[in-house]
Amino acid sequence: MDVIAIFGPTAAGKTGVAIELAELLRERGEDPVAVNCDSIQVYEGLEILSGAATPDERARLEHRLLGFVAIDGEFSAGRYAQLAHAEIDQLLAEGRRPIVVGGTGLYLRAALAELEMRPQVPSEVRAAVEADLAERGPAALHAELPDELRSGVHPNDRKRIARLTELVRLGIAPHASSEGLWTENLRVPARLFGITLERDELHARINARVDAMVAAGAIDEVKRADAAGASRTARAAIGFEELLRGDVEAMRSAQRAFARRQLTWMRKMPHVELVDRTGRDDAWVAREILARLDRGPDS
RNA sequence: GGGGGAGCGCCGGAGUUGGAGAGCCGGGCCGGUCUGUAAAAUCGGUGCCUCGUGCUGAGUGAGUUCGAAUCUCACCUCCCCCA
Repeated sequence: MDVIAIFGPTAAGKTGVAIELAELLRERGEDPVAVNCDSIQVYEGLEILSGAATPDERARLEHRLLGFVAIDGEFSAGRYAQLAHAEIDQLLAEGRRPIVVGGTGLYLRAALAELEMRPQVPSEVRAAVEADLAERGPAALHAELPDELRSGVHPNDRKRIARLTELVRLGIAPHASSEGLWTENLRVPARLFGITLERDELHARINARVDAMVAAGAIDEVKRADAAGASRTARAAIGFEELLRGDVEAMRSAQRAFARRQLTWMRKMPHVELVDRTGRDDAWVAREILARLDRGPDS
């Protein structure tokens, strides 16, 4: 049984489509389960802001890896990969079809492929590198990286320079090549569907979604998360800082920029099967995905 | 009706007061990178074309000048003040 993966820009309706698809699959006697691949929906206490499936929606389709990280906890792609692999393998062993759904490109690749991620580094090392970075600037650390690592990283790219510096100081060999990220060799057979739609409609959906989040209490949610000591990785959620200062328009704008980055991922993913949902509802998209499943890959 | 100020590329801002710019800053928009922080971080593009470093361009029209975004005149639009 193939894993089904559903990707697409924020506000494209991934969750709704997954639920509709699950209902169609159940009519065929399957017992599907959604596996979240969204880096923010993993947190407990950011459900509104991250657009996580609501209790009603979860009653219609069981979701895994949703809202299980404490708001003050840090999370990572590597940790996600371990958990996602375990969930997918277990579901397949039980004969239940996993529907991997979410908008984080790296997490999706990590769920479907074996990325061989480098280990996590001790927090002391991370802190030391960050102090160095703050004091000497990214270009200085960039210049100290081995040639083969430096070539692919821009001198301004603080995050990657920091990460690579950490690994080098610990004597861990980072990946020289990044081919693996786009590998066509998946851990388990999967069909990947990418939801697209015309840009105007996407923007309208994003605006409506942000408004709905605010109406549903996203600002209070963010204040609560802030008061509860939200971790750095949780605070990275789009809208977190924006809503803390009451700037809803900035959140809309950031969501649009995020959607663009997600589309960049989607265009590059091997064997992605695009479904244009412009003017269509979730149920239509679900039927289209099911029809393509029946027709076979790349049809 | 009178006085003052301002008009350029998707938007806002600054600046240039005769040797010029398809230029600066910010935003928006569009594209790219991505291996344990990824909703992060980061790079680039954004007048037109036949892509040469080519063409057009500083509200509109005329004028002065070797040369005008800059000076002059008229007109248009917007803003402020006074009636």
